[in-house]
Amino acid sequence: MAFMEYKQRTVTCGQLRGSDEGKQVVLNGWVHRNRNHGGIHFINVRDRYGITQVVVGEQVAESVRSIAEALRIEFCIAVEGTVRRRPESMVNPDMETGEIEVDASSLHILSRCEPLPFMIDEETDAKEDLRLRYRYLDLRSGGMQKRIRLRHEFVRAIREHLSAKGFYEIETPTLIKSTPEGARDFLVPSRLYPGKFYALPQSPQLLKQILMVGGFDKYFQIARCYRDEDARGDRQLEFTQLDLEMSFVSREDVLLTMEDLFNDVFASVMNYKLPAHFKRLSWIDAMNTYGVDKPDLRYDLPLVDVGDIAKKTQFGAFQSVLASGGSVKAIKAPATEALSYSRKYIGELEEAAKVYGATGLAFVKVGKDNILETGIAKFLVGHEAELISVTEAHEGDMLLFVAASWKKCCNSLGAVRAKLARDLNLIPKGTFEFCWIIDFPLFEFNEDAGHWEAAHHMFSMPQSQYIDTLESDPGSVKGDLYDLVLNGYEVASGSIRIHDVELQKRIFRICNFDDEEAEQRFGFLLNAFRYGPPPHGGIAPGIDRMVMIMSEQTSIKEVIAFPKNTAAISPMDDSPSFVDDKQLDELHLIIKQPEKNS
RNA sequence: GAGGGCGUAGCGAAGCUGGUUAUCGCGACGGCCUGUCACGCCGUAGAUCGCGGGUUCGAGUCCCGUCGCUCUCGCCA
Repeated sequence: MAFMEYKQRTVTCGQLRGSDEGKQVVLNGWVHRNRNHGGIHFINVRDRYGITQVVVGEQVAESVRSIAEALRIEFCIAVEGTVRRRPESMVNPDMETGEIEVDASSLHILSRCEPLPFMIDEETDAKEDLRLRYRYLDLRSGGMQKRIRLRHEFVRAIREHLSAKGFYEIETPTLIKSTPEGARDFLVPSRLYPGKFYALPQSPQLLKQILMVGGFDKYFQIARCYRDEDARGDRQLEFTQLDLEMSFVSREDVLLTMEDLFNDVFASVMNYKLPAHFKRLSWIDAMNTYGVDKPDLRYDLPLVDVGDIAKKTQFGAFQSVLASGGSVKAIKAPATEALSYSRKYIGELEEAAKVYGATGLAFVKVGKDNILETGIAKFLVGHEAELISVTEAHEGDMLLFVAASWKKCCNSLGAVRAKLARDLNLIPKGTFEFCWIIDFPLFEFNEDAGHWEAAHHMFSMPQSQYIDTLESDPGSVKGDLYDLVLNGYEVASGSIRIHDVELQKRIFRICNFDDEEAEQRFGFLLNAFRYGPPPHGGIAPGIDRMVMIMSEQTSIKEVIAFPKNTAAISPMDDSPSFVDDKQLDELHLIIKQPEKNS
């Protein structure tokens, strides 16, 4: 057979059923397994749609049997044959096509496959580095096929829903002006203008705001975003957002639009019923109660502020923290069969707390009749009943304490909360708990830089009651900001935007951009705002992160076809790589290699 | 920039307080097998134990350094 001529499939490997008995078919696919029983071969042929068993019996021509002998795993083949209903006792209920098999009349090898670096199965056990190097093989696995399909279905459902709601999908450039705030930019040197650079967008933020000025009052885009920062399990330097913006809306409109979207999408893609409306928590409540601004509400385990009680004790570690304006918080670790709170285990919890800056994790055990035992019990004498009351503790529970600055205290105990939930098996599988975090502070003081900066970005609207005190008390200003949280991950972030030139300039000034620099950096936005900008706001859910959670993965790499590793390298194509001097010359670039530290 | 974990055959792992020829499963290769579906059975090959140095009569094992991967903190509006 010539290279370009082969028997093209008439059916896929996932579609044949008992009712197809007797049909002449052609399958194209990969050899998933080849079981040779001497006189008879069973070849599992796999494609994207499923696996079909092909039988090469002894009545078949010798030439066909010898091809069956030669087949190896992952050979790409074409099979011609007749669909045959399997004898009753041979039906495989675990296979979708298990009622039938294809009795082969001819076999063709379309391409051969070398011995594999790892086995292709539902989920491979090969290390991630190797999976990325041979990503084309890894992608053949059942798990990757399912996740990439889920991702497609998710994005398709989003497009359908938003289109039906009157949104336009509009593309924005990926070569844009570098703007100074936020993450580090990826830069693209200009050939035509020596020394000038484009930046890859960290998000289409300013462009979508300008689309609003342009009159496209409902916009969305499945947008690739680039941030040159270190990767994490849930973070890649290149990722995809559903970028969305609307004109003439309030915060409420944006939240309802998202709730409507995800209700629809989860129902159609996951067959999962979400509540019509998601819980809402203020940022301060989320921090105080769960120790993070992205709480996992699939379980409870609240943090309790015990500063008032701690103040009355003689415990020096508590007193000194309180005296310097810090916080003392406690969490109740419930008595359970599943876990004994040994010193060793409490040590593990303490390690989790220390990651976020706690200096230690104090503990007491709740005994009979409101008695506290071990740990710091002796410092709490006289305050047992009050402590047990506020923490709602019972006999056998452990109380765990962190004393630190408010933020470290929250984050540290939040980490303890998360570890406890995992170890106590409190996290239900297959549930999706969305919640909104609202009322974020607009500004954060940057100690290193010595000035205020935007907690999210500089284009978010301050809540109206703070407009008069922006400059005098930036720290207390709350913004019209909102995050969407799912199962403990931040999956979207948005705000109502500023659409007033003067207000926008005031924000720039507070963030240490004088009018001249603001003009130079953001002049195009300020110019646009001189021409009748509509009030507007939006949000940007992270596609990769959401699909990761929906497919119950803990790494974003599991839902990206070609991800980078933690060192920002793609092991498959070995990027980034050096380029020719000629290319550098054209771009007017000279490479300065960093000096190696001795 | 910092910390934790890992690195033993193509892949995944075992190898305890240092002791002869480094073990197991999958895969590869050869053989047998007519109803399997993670087929089974027999056999063969395949490892400078990440790399470099040190301690020791002797190092996969202990020490120092280094490289790679991975998770996390910082960073990520």
